[in-house]
Amino acid sequence: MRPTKPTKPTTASSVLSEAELLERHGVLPSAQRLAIAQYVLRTDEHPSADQVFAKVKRALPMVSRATVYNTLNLFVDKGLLRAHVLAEGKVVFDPNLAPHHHFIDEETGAIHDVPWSALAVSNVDALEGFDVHEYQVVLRGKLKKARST
Amino acid sequence: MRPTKPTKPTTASSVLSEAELLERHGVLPSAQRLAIAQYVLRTDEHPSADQVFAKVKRALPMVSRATVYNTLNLFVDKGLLRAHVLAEGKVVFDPNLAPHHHFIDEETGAIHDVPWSALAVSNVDALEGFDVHEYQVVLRGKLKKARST
DNA sequence: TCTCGGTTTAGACTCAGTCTAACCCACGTG
DNA sequence: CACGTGGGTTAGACTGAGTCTAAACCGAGA
Repeated sequence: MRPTKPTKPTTASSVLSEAELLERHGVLPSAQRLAIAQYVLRTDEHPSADQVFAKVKRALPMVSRATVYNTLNLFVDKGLLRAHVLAEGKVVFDPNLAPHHHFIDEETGAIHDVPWSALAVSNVDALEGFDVHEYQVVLRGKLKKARST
Repeated sequence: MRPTKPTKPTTASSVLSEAELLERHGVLPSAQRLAIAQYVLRTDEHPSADQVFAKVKRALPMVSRATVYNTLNLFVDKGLLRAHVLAEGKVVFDPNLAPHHHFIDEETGAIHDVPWSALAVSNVDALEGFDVHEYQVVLRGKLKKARST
């Protein structure tokens, strides 16, 4: 609507270019920010900041650690990412903004998303003395080695 | 049972002295370990290791950080404590060994226990592909300023 | 060209936590 | 009683995640 600036007629929000995504969230794009966005907004690996740093460095070798940290925090501020503290001593980033639960593989430490609808928590609203703003179930265990990858 | 060694007929496990508690869990008592136990096994503050260190230092000023860390990890190994990673970059220790949930005050960062029975999570056993060993609900929000403390 | 604001950079710094090597001390032995 | 042995403790060095800072960079406008 209002094609003052001819923004590409994007079909759906999920096929926006990273540049558009950033702009829509009030983040000025830059080469570094785009490189970071291209990885971290599309992954389901729940990477830590240093993992993002390592990954982005391959595409953009001169990028600095500070920039990666700044950018990730900026993305969290602007609502492009969520940060979770789940595992030992590390903040991990998650582009999945919809509420969901997390399963942590006790053997590998890998984090998997569990769809919100897969579990139901009853009684949250009735909790005495707590005004709950958000919640999630954190599960730990082993991956079942069933069929399929 | 089998009172080969006449262990004191303790009324309930919750009134054991720290020294007895440690011994029962296979931990040789020492002045430092007792001082740490006296605080950390009785608190509901969910302290971090450095908070324990600060607290214990008042009672036993020559204690070293390494000892506190060693001892806390030893207690976790021996099942006297549980460690949780809930808040930003800190491991907190919790003498409450029974399963329970946690509520994190978003304003102060304080952690409160939520009794296991206060919430119910359905469908955990039916989760596809995950062999869940333990889980908890992590809630975030504000404390309701209602009556009572 | 000059300036200005925002971005990036390297490196110093902080903080939590671990590691190491020396030390202490109670105990058992000759 | 000297000696060795083995926990436990200690200070301090070290590591790894993350923040801070000051300088450099860069693109847009005057």
